[in-house]
Order: sequence, then C-alpha cells, then structure tokens
Amino acid sequence: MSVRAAPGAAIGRPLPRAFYDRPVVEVARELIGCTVELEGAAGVIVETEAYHESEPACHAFAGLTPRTQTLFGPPGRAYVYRSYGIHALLNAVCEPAGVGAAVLIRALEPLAGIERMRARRWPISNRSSTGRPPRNEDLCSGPGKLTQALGIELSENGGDLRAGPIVIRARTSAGRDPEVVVGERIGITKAVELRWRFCVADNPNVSRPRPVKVRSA
DNA sequence: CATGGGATTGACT
DNA sequence: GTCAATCCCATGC
Repeated sequence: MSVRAAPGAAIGRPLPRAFYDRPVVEVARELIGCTVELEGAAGVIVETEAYHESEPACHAFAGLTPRTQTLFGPPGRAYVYRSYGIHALLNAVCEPAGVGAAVLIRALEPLAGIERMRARRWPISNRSSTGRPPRNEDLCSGPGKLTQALGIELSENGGDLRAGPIVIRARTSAGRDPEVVVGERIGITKAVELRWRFCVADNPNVSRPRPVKVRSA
C-alpha cells in the first residue's frame, strides 16, 4: 500500500481489488486487523475463515448456481447469504473471477457506532426485566452477531467492498501487528481438518470455541 | 413441486 | 450439555 493513513486517522483506505485477487487463505490471514464499516458502524476484524471451491465445505464446491454467482464473480465483492434461516453471513470474495472463493468474516472488535450496534443486538422486543445490555465483546463475537450489529442484510450481496455500502479498509501502520493464531474452521461437517481459521490471540471478541492449539501464523 | 440441510445463536435442562 | 427457530436453495422425483 503506497498511501499511508493520515496521522491520527483511525482507519486506512479501502482495500484495492488486487488485495482480494490472491489465494484465499493468504487474504484471510491478512484481513485480520482490517476494518469493516457500514453507515457509521465499524469494527476491526479479529477472526476470519477461508473457503475455496476445491474443498466441500465451500458453497462454490457445488459449482456455479444462482446461489454461488457472487462467489464466482470478481474479487472484492461482498458475498452475503442466509444461514440456518436466520442469520446473514458476510464474506469477501477472493481470487480471480471464475474461481469460487471467499473469506468469511467471523468476528469484529467494535470500533465505532457501538451504541447503535447494542440497540440492534438488544431490541426492545428481546428485553426482559432481568436481562442486561450486551457487553461490547458480545456485539460482534460471531458471524451472525456482527452482521446483526452492523445492520448487514442479504441485499448487500454482490456489493463492492471498496465503494460500499459495506467498506473494508486497510490496517493502519500504527500499533503492533496483532499476534494471529490458526485453527480448524467452525460449524462445518466437511473438510474439517483444514486449518483455515485465523484469530487474534487472546482477543475477547473472537467467537467460541476459541482455537485450542496456539500456533502462531 | 417436495424435501432436507445448513459457514448460527440463544434459551433451556 | 441439548435443541428449536426459520429461509434459501440444491437436489431429486
């Protein structure tokens, strides 16, 4: 990246298409520390997983279908799909057009618009007299939670992650590189042995289960 | 057209 | 630890 964030800037410039036009596991590792934002709500990526058409856990494994069109499209777009009938999950499409691959964004550290996130995660209808507002580390600590917190809907599918509405920005040069650990992907039944999950070590916003093995990446 | 299975979460035993 | 909610879509008849 030739352009450096201005001094004091909280976040960097949007990641270029070329960033995503690379092997998906590499991109998953390097998205750690970047930021996701939508309409004033933003967070730092602390957990990702890679998916590639060559392995059966990836939706693109089934080939080009109406569902996987975005996955096989140009890199740098959002692939948003509904999971378990309830949650919208956010992915960043990677590798050249024609190759089905994406990085699942699994957890964020809330950075901006936090009260808005809390309101989305704790609507009036869900409040009981005994319940307490969710802690910050419960707002985005899972792929379904973070899309709810940011207000990401299925209509964002196919959107350009450089132009928005969802924007992913580069990590700033300020601060140390986070220590990243790798592990097996979560919630899948096929190709479970691939260690394509990347997490910031000891970050409370990472989803459960936390990686057992602590191998530095 | 009917069926079944999720890249999850939260409530409950 | 178990389990249901609920929608999209892939698959098969």
